[in-house]
Amino acid sequence: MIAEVIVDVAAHPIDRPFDYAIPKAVEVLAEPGMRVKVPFGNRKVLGFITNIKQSSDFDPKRLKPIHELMDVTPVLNEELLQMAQWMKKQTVCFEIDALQVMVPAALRAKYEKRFVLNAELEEILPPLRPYFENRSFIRLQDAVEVYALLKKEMDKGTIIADTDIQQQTAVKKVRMIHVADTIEVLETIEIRANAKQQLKLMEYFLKNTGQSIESSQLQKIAGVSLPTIYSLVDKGAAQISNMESYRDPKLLSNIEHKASLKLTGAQQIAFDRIEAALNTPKTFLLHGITGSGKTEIYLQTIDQVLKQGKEAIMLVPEISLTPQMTIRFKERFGDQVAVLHSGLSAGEKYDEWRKIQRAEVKVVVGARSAIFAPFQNLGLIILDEEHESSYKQDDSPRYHARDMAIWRSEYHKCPVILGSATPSLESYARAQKGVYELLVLEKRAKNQPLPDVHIVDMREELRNGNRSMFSVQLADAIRDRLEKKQQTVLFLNKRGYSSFVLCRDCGTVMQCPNCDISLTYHRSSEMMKCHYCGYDERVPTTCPECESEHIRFFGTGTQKVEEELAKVVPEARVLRMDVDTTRTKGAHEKILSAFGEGKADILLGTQMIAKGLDFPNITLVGVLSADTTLHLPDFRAAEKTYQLLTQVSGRAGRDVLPGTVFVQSYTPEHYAITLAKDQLYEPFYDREMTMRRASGYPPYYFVVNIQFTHEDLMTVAEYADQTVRYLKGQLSPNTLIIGPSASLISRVNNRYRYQCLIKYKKESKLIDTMQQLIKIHRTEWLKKGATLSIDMNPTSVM
DNA sequence: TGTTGGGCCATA
DNA sequence: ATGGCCCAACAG
Repeated sequence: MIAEVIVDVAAHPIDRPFDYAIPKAVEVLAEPGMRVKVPFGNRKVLGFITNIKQSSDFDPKRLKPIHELMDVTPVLNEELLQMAQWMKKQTVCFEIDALQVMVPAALRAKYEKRFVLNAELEEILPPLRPYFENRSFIRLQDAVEVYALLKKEMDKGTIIADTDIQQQTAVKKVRMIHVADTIEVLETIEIRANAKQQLKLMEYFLKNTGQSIESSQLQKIAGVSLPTIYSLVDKGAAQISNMESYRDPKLLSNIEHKASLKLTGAQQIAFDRIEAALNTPKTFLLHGITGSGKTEIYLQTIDQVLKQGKEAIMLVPEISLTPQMTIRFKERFGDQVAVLHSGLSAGEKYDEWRKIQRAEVKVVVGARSAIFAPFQNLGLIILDEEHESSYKQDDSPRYHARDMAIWRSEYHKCPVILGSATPSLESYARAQKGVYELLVLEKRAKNQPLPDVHIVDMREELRNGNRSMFSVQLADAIRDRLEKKQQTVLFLNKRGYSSFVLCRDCGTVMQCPNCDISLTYHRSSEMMKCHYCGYDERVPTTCPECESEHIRFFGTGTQKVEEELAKVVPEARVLRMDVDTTRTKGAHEKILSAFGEGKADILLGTQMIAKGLDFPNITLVGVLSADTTLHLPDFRAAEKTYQLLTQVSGRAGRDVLPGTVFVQSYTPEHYAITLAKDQLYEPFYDREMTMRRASGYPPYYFVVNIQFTHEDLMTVAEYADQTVRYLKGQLSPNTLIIGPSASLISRVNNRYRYQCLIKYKKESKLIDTMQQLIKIHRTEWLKKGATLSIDMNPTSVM
């Protein structure tokens, strides 16, 4: 028997199945979807069996056998294997990348170079001997200091280099103690009178014959130590066994079940439409303003799916996967829910994944990659906040969870719900065309009014001599809420620029030596950092160019705002949430819960606070500068701004108390800002569609972004140029090719970057042409040191 | 003449 | 990707 294996080597010439002989001994076990260790060249690598067949076209004498099966049950089923092939084609990625992204990180291989002793200890050089005492190999990282000596031995053949493939995380095991079944057995056991601990434990055993208990529990309950347990086990009073167990990431066990809420009229209509379509591969776009109760519809449709004995996937943007959200699902579905998010360790994620694979859970709530949950009988897929760009992975494989969801829905004949208050233009356009069915929720579920949004013209403020970052109106409102003991959220729209260092004498801005971008000032570490290559250096006291001492920090970071805020309201208790304060695990939740408990008056943060915040006492939201996303050189700039403003405004007045929002802007007349004020999505959509049509961007055109990099500027420019000429020859005349041009950040890590953009409406040869492009890259440019990356349907083209 | 290093090639 | 192989350059 022959196995087709996709090996774990991400390179163009390797991106195809390799045939391996299946050893007789494992023939009955081997199945597609299993991981294997195989010899590849002169090393061993991990691979996935994608197919099993009777014979191979490859010379049978040169066929190598599979070295080892890594699984007893396949980690990928037939559906996911098929989907990987489709993903490979659609996103132009390596098949191995597509396969790897579908399994939890814990199952991906970790390679470790090591040196194996191939002779008697006495035969090798004396200084090396201590390293090999009591073991047959040492790891490369432990042997750096004797590397030269090792090399000598390797030439003699007494030591050989080897790569070891390890699984990153193992199944967690717990020690179970099984007490003897009858009292009679226990009574025959003799314990010395002074062995107090053993007697104590025996007392417990006598009361719990035939019971099984986890040893750590037993230690606590009986008040004895592990050796005591072992001595009684030795005497035959109990048995020890290892049992597989799951890591418990959070103690969410005593959550009370909550019943469904009564649906409003609009919710009921939407629910009925979806319910009628269960068991059909249909996509719904659920457009509901913030607070209109989309989640309740999700919960109740999932409930219907469970009643049919099927499973459901609920995707949410990583950032909104807050405990609040998790709890809501646990309340409704109890331990039928698995939760997958980035806060979990690799082991914890693996455990959640195993629960899905073993069909121990019926619902998974998770971020992007949860779309690959290995359910066999999927009944529903939901993407909440469907417009979020985090649903698109921004490195290979550059897949969009929405596309994967629709593919799976066709495979399983089940519906997809895309939910959003501000749908992506692509999805809304499809709904308009009838490709998706549009469901609308126009009112808030608890009938609260929308927050009262005021747009503040910051140019006016400047003219009136207010040079601070808080307008008079916003500052007054903050003070007012402070008096009323209500809470404020301040949102700093920071994307696009950050704090940099500028010399006031010569105008020098500190740049990264490897990249074409300015360094960012980090106050917490007093360092200048490059966000692209990780370069850092100490903050200078004088200008590196002209030695002037007049250097200062520019830009608005959250820390800067915090300082300014202290001047406006010195008595306020402020919580800051940004990359600096949320670096540690669980910090995000800690800050949010502290704010929820009223331990602060003001929450100040960046993008990350735009979602998931749902506290009744927030009555004021301030957007410090609405413009920063607006003027980015990206076709989605207006869409992103509209979405962000709507999102942020929705944080205010979610309960009984009405909310007020102040949006500060230097371009307050822009339609993305004025239309977000009253959540006028339709007018915004019409307006923005006109712009997209005029400039030839999605949804009118599909876009492909191709990026080239090389150490040498001339080479990369030439490569880009040749490619564009090639594309023009291949693609249809209606297709537009923009560029080539230098990327916005034209150098990263000492490599120059060029890009070009393909815009097309209909291009049947597109995938073929892209594959052709890769072939050319492989034969002509790869060895020159150039890289090529293709991004189909990019979320941004910067 | 032995040693180091870059281009090239195959990987089943 | 990555190790092996071959040839050429280079110091001894």
